[in-house]
Amino acid sequence: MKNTLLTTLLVFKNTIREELIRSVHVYQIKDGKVREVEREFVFSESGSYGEMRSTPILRLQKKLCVAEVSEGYQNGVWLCIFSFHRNHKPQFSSIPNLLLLSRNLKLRTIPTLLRDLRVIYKLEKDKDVLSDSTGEERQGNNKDSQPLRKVVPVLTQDLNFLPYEDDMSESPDNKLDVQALPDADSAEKKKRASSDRVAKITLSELVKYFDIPIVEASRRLNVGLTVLKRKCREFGIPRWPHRKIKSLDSLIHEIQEEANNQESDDKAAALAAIEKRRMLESEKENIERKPFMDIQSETKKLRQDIFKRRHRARAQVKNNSTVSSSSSSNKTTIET
DNA sequence: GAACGGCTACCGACAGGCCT
DNA sequence: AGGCCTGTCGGTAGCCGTTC
Repeated sequence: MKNTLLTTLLVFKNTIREELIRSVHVYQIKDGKVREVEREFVFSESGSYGEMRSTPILRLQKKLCVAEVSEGYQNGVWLCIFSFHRNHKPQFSSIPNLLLLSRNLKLRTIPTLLRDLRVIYKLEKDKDVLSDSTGEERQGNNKDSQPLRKVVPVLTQDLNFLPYEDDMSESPDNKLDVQALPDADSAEKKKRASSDRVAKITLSELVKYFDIPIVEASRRLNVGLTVLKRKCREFGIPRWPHRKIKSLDSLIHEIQEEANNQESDDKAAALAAIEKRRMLESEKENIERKPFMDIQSETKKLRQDIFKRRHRARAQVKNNSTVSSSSSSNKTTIET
């Protein structure tokens, strides 16, 4: 690592909102030290990788002779892209501290980073690299056996804009993350959420609470409403979809009842209702995946129809009850 | 089908206080 | 000390129900 120049460019692209490219950091690793040489937030109309080539950051990349670009796996809404210096392709022994989990805790929020790095670094012993901090220090650029604290500049790198994934289920780190969460039950007084906790909130975690109001969700997630809203914006969620989900749920329920009622009388109608329910369920799943999506106009029409039917049915019942009560009162007057 | 109103829940801004 | 989080509040969006 000594006297070598390695340029690492991390690009995170929000793939849900295709038009948005989130943030770009350029780190230079020189003589065993990592420093941020450029930081820029790039927003692109199309969001395509080709578009990005024209940005100042990518011009810088060109200037630094970066020839190799590796696209990592997609991390939920984010696409991770790495690029490296043409003449100094990273070796197993020269992983920048910035990309070591133990040196940069925020990397924990990228579950597929391990796989990405394996591809990029062609790693054999990935465990040693990403899970064991002391091991990586030994294997890394720390040949002088310096104490860990001497590499502090790496830890202070600002990666506030690293991506947050939506599928932690595959991540071996996931269990650790869950265990690391603050104990909600033990917190009697509302305590400030740690930045580590906030960074670890994932889209998949949020999805679980889409069917409850945002206030309740923030309580369960053990973070403030403001934090939760900020996370929503990061994930491209303009509004908490609780009401959309609730509305679709009630429609699904309504359609299901309709199907049940018609099962014996009208098989065709029952089948049509089942098909409708299936479509609504798939729309609900779509909204859970892409919470910024609006309810389809077709569904809105259906909702309006159901409101009307419900209203007519209530009016009918009301009418019947007034008729029966008036007829019974008439009867009593006649009898008297 | 279109439009309107009531109501609930959400948003954004801001102030104050806690935490690092 | 500065940054970050919570709580509050007024405005508003959107769901639901109703009417024409």
